[in-house]
Amino acid sequence: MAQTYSITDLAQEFGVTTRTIRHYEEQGLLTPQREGMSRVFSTRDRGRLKLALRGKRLGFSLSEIRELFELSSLACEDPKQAGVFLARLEKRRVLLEQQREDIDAMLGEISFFANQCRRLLIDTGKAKNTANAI
Amino acid sequence: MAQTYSITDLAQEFGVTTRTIRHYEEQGLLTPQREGMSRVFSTRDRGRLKLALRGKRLGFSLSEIRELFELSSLACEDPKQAGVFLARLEKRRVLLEQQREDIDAMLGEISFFANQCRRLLIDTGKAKNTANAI
DNA sequence: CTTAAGCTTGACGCTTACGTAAGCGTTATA
DNA sequence: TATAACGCTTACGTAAGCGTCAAGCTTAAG
Repeated sequence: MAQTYSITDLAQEFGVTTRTIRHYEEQGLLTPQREGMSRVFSTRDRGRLKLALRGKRLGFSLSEIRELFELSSLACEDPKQAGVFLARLEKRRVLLEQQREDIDAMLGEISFFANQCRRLLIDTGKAKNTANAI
Repeated sequence: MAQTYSITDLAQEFGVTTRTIRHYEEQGLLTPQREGMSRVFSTRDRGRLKLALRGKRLGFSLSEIRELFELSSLACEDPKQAGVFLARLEKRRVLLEQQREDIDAMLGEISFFANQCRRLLIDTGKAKNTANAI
């Protein structure tokens, strides 16, 4: 019935090594079932892995990801804990907004330097070099 | 005439330790002048540091940042190298766009979970708990 | 004169996030 | 039956990015 995945299934789907997935389990980010010795991952594990990898690309530490997962579980079991989770989410939201500003600034700088480069390529030999390196 | 900065000036302005700035010099990201033994940073050094720190917040490695600085200098000296720099910039631009998508996705997930939390906080005791943990 | 503030160069230490064997069990295909 | 193919654990290795002394120079203030 419920879809399950082997460790290599997930590794291939998300382009990581099995070592990475085992490491995430060691760090408490994933809690796959066992079938004999082998790990059996549920769609929930898959969702967590997806989130974890996205978080990692955005610079979250594994321990912060674990903490968020734990807070989420706590919040669902005990509504009193929901406020704690909410606060942590809000903190991260602010950081993510700042990160987006960083990205926009960086994209602006990249297009600035790219334009300088294109001018250099076009003006080669024609006029004086007005470009300035970083 | 030209504005200069001490190592602590820059450390305080950007909220990093002097150790970090020295480390960046060791890694070839900064090349301050010397006045006796002390480092003297120009506005150009300051600009590089600012860029480097932004890059770091976005997950650039120090060696990639150094490479970009070097390519920029090469491009300005020799227009033939501008194409190389341009290509590297384009690669990073693509990654940054992807990163922005990650941020948007993550912000979406955060507001989803935040809404679940708020519902939990409001519905406490009233109805059944329909929230699902990650 | 000496004490403190700020600078320097080593150089070892630490954390994170895995990589990389080593050595072994299970299943399936040739 | 052997030889992959896939999985497991244990455990040392490693690269990046600084932290953290240690030990010493210099210059201004008390």
